[in-house]
Amino acid sequence: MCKKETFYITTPIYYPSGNPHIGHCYTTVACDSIARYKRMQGYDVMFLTGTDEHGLKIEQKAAEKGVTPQAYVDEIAGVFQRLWRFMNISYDRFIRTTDDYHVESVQNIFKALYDKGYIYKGEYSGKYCVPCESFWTESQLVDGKCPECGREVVEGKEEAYFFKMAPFAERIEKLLTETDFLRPKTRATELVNNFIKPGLEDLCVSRTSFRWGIPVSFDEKHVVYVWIDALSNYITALGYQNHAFGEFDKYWPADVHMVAKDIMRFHAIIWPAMLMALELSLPKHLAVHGWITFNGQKMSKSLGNVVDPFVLGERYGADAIRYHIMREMALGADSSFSNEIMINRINSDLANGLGNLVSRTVAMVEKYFGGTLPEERQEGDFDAELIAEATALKAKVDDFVDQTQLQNALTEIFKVVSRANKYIDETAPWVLAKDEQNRARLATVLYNLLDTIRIIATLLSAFLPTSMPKALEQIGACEACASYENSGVFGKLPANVTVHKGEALFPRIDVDKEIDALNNIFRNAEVEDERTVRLRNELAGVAQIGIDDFAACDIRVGEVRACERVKRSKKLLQFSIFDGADERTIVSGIAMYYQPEELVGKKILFVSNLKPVKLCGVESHGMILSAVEGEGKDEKLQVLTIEGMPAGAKIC
RNA sequence: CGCGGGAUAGAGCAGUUCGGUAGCUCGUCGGGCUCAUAACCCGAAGGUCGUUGGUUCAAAUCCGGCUCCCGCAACCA
Repeated sequence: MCKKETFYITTPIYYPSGNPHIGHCYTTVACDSIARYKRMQGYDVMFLTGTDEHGLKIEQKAAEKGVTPQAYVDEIAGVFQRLWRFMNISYDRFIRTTDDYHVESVQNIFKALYDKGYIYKGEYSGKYCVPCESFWTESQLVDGKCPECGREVVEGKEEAYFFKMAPFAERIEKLLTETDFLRPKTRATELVNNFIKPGLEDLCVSRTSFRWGIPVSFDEKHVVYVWIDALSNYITALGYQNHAFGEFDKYWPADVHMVAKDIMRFHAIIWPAMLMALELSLPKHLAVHGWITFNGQKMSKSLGNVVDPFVLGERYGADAIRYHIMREMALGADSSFSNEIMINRINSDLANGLGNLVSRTVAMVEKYFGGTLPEERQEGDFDAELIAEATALKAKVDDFVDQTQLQNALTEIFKVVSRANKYIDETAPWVLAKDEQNRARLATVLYNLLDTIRIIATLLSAFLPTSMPKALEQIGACEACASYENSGVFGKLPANVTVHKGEALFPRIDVDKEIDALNNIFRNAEVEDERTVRLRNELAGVAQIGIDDFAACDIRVGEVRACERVKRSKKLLQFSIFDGADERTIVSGIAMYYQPEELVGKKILFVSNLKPVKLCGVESHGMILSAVEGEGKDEKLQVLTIEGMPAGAKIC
């Protein structure tokens, strides 16, 4: 017996700095569907997912909660695993970067790269900020000061290990531009122009500023930084450089790494470089998808509550959620999520389209033939077209799955669902049923429908693994006739098939009622709570200062005399501020919130004694005070203004 | 002039490689049907294809200018 062909597919390992949300589901659900499809096709599949558990942020999160980092990640990794079970994810292995075998491998890989000369001990060329415990490269430094806190930094005496990227630049560029490694390929130019053409900088691959990581085996004060630790999971999980598994030769290279666009760069550049350095073959494809946005906003932790996959799945079923995210998400592009879009999608495709097709077909077989079809047949109009479309479906779906275009695969399947519904109208079985003479014709029509459903449900079972077996059972398909091979052939159900009416596969959802219900469930309560908790932590974490420290900061009223945009900058506005004596230039990153002319004539508050800093070529003498809430897209900002006091007045 | 992507019906998108009747899904309106989960089927309305020039017998498609949006990079004192 010859060996089965293998297929290795991975999700990223997720960073458990918070609970998973619907955004995490997409990659995993998509990979799961591909994995199931490939298994169905007879491949020996390895489907890997997991969690990336090291790093400073985890250390801090754990400290906030007053638990050890290990206890913290244990808990969250558990939540991820529970979610995947809930979503019916058929992963073959779940790797945690805290697993012993992974630690062993990473240490070996690090050592191997060091021995080969690709990793060398160096020093930060930038400087160290003691209070922030952070190193900064020259390009990050702002006028010689820490970009985080603005304080003085000291010369970097700390050593660190670096990975040489330059030797691989040319090969990586070719990989991106001349092969179909990257999907969609449109992103290749962006990567090449931004990172490869300017010259790849060596990568800092160790840290001494935190302890929660894998120690460098030959230099224990260093821990391995995220790149080598996390990316290598794709090979350590197969047993590369460890004794836990012996499947590296069997499954590597990976067929598909699927990632979201925010980590594309690491997978498209750093990971291939590491593999080249280790002299291993490269993964065949990197499939990059966009983000799920909620009402236009990027999914964030606070929004995570609004679309908690557990809650949605409980209400509508895991398959409905799976279907929705795969159907909406095109490779490469963002897709917006809202409760309304989701419910409409579920209703129109799953409930009205597929679910109802099964329901009405099975109901007619019961009603007209007592559940078992007679064997007489009589062909008629419309049969050929339906059969042709159903028979052609498998090849189309095969193709789109291979291209990792699941959205299109589903579109094709649902075209056949529509065709079948139309066929019912064309043949009007209820008219045939009125005359006993049409018995054979009626049986044929219903058989054609059942067998079309058989093909649909078989192909769809990789995507909707919970509900499709139920559909197959309802139409009386035995396991053998619902095989993948048979999905390309018409007429595989027994001629005298017996159906079994069951529950509605996808109950129709009352849109208005459900949207109200969802809004009630998530209304602010939880989001508010999270914000309060966060604020309490933040406030508690701020170090106390003395009155002298405060006095060191000179805040004054200033009058905005002029304001313009800073060229070549998106966020910067350049102000001319009258401080009571003279006019001074202050640059402020608030162009996203204010038009230049909006603030002219207003009296604002500013810190007068900050050391001058150059921003985008403009020297700034001070800082304008604003109130800020939220981060990223959710950020709100308002400049503090005051009336009735002259410029130069001191704030105390 | 940092790099890249985009602008097509009320919404979301395809079509642009290789010019030739502008298409799909949802929504709206009208009709049909009654097997079915008030589901299904048919039809209609709705677009000067961001703007402006050019090439051409012919431009959503090719070329140039402009406006706006979105990523990446830089930047938020």
